[in-house]
Amino acid sequence: MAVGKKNYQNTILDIAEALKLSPATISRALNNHPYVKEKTRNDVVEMAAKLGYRRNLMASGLRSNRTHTIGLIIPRVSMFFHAEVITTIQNDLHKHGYSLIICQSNDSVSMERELAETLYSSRVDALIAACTLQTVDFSHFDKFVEHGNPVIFYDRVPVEDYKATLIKGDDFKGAYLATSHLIAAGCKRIAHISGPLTSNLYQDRAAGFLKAMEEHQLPVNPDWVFHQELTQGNALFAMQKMFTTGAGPDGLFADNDTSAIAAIEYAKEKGIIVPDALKVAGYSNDPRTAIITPAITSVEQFPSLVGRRIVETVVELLSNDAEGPTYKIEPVMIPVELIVRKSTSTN
Amino acid sequence: MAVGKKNYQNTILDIAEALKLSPATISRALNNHPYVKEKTRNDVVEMAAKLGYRRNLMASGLRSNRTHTIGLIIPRVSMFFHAEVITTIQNDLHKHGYSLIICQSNDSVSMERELAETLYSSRVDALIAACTLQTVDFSHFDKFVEHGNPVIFYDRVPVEDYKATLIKGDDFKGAYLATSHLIAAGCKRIAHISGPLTSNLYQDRAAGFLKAMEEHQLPVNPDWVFHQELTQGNALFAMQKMFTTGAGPDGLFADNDTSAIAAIEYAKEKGIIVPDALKVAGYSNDPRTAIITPAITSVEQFPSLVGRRIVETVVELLSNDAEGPTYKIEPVMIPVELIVRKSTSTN
DNA sequence: TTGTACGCGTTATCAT
DNA sequence: ATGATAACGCGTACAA
Repeated sequence: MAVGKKNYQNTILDIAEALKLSPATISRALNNHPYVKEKTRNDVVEMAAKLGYRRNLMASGLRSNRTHTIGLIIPRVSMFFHAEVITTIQNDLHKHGYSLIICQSNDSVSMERELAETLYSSRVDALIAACTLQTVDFSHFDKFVEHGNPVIFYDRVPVEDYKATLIKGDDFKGAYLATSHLIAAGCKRIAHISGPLTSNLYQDRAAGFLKAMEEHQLPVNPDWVFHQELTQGNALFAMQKMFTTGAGPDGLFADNDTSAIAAIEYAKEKGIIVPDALKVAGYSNDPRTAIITPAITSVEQFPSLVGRRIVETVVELLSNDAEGPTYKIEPVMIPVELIVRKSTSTN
Repeated sequence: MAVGKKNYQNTILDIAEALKLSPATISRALNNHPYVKEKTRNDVVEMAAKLGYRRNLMASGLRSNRTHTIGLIIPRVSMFFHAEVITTIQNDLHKHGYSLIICQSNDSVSMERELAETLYSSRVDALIAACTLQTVDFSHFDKFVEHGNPVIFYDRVPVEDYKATLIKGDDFKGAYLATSHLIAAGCKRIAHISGPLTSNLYQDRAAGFLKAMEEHQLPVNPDWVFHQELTQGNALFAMQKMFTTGAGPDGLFADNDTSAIAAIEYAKEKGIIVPDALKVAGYSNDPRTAIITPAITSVEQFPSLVGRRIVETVVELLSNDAEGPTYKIEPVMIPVELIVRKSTSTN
């Protein structure tokens, strides 16, 4: 008796009963299994629609060990770069029949650990992660690797060896391009507002900066190199430090656009003319850089390309039924491009 | 024999075996069931940690009909307002032990339908949705309602009655405040760049705009009221239309900041001085409005408050084990506030 | 306080 | 091409 049956939902058994078929046949018909008569399949699909049947992913996943769900851990969705990456990832995954669980770590290592646990409990088929700037221990991802689930790191990736796929931007080149551009524009005393060296991103950008400086035999003033969290407040603080004693820099390369914007605003307030007295370049090509006056030169990271590569990789690794490797040995490199704007103009 | 057992994972049976207990006891210990000896519970927790046990959410969900997962459908994560709302929702839900599946509809109705299907297949405990601007038929959410799963709409909500909770900003008031402010600043010929009237948002904002105009007995020029998708391109087109024939408006209220920014840029290019010759107000208080020159007056929507209320509501509705209603009859209203900046200054 | 036994909805295996 | 049956891992009513 179905009387009083709360939360009633139709299952393949209901379809089977209505069609006088066995549940196995229903399952096969719904999963495009080859050995199903054309008419039977049509009947099943029709009846499923009629009964409003929706596959229960928990039951299916429990049995088949595949959830068709991918986990994603990122610092914040509100950062422009990440927002763009996510959008592409989700759209592309959707085309391949995968869902995406997006989780924010808020740049907290402990949160990142918890989220990894939760996603493992959800038995996602694969995990995509842009780690915290402070993440140096990656053991919370071990379970996925051990269990044969692909792990893809992008943007902020492990520096040491790890059995996972790495997808990264060419941070060295980005920093090198930006710095070289400042030099070509006539800057001689260039400052660098950079992030913490725990992250590969800022290690590489620092190296790119230094390479460009060296190549042109320009001295690097240690008081003008900052390794700090890239917030507006910290950037203002750095500017203050550089411009309150003696002659400040005539060029600034900032490792993110938030810092570059803060620098521009500091300069405006103090009457330092950009680009005449100070040229500024940022990183990420955040939409804000095009809107502020003067518009800021910045490094484009092609987030949607990053997203596309990630999905390509995930799909490829997951289709390796033949027990192929669960990761790619060579990191995937995404190109960068310098977008030149008014903040570094020579007029 | 465990030999050759690929994808081996520890289950409560492994813990039971290791401890010479029954699986039932393990389950109880792990779920904080009252009738478990303190020592037993400790032993279980310890062994679980030792074996690296992680609950299989599919199995537990299948059995208990609760996934501790909430679904979220939004147009785009990259819109500032939504990004902020999401962040709060996820953080707050996490505190209550819920995970969040975030899906983007890309403002496409058919995608929204598909995502609703997928989330239903995942048997999320509740669904949060900010609908597409074109969504007028909400039947794809019916299954959740019928099944007793709370549905919470925010921002873009159904206009007609629907057995779901509504959480909305005070759009009427926001538009009224912005328009009144323009009038108080001396504007007599005010234009309105608005969104499609299929959405409650723009209906309410249009009404707020008209109310303010009426109250001050200002005429509304129908050629200066635009109902269109709120893109940069459309805004530029509207500006062009208004300023190429005769005297243009001296005030503009735009229903989003992207349009307001585009208007400012058009004005800059054409030598129309803002705020002297044209005053502009936007909507959402996007960070870009504070950065552009001149900074733009805009309506703050308190996205984190929206997020907080959403989670409060979800948690409350889900804890209604006692067969309470699955929705709130009264919509929850989130206040708005006008942030005044240079673009409407009277200096 | 703990154990036994069953079922959640689906899919894989074997049989027909 | 289809059916019967077992199993995935867990939670719970009932028994002990």
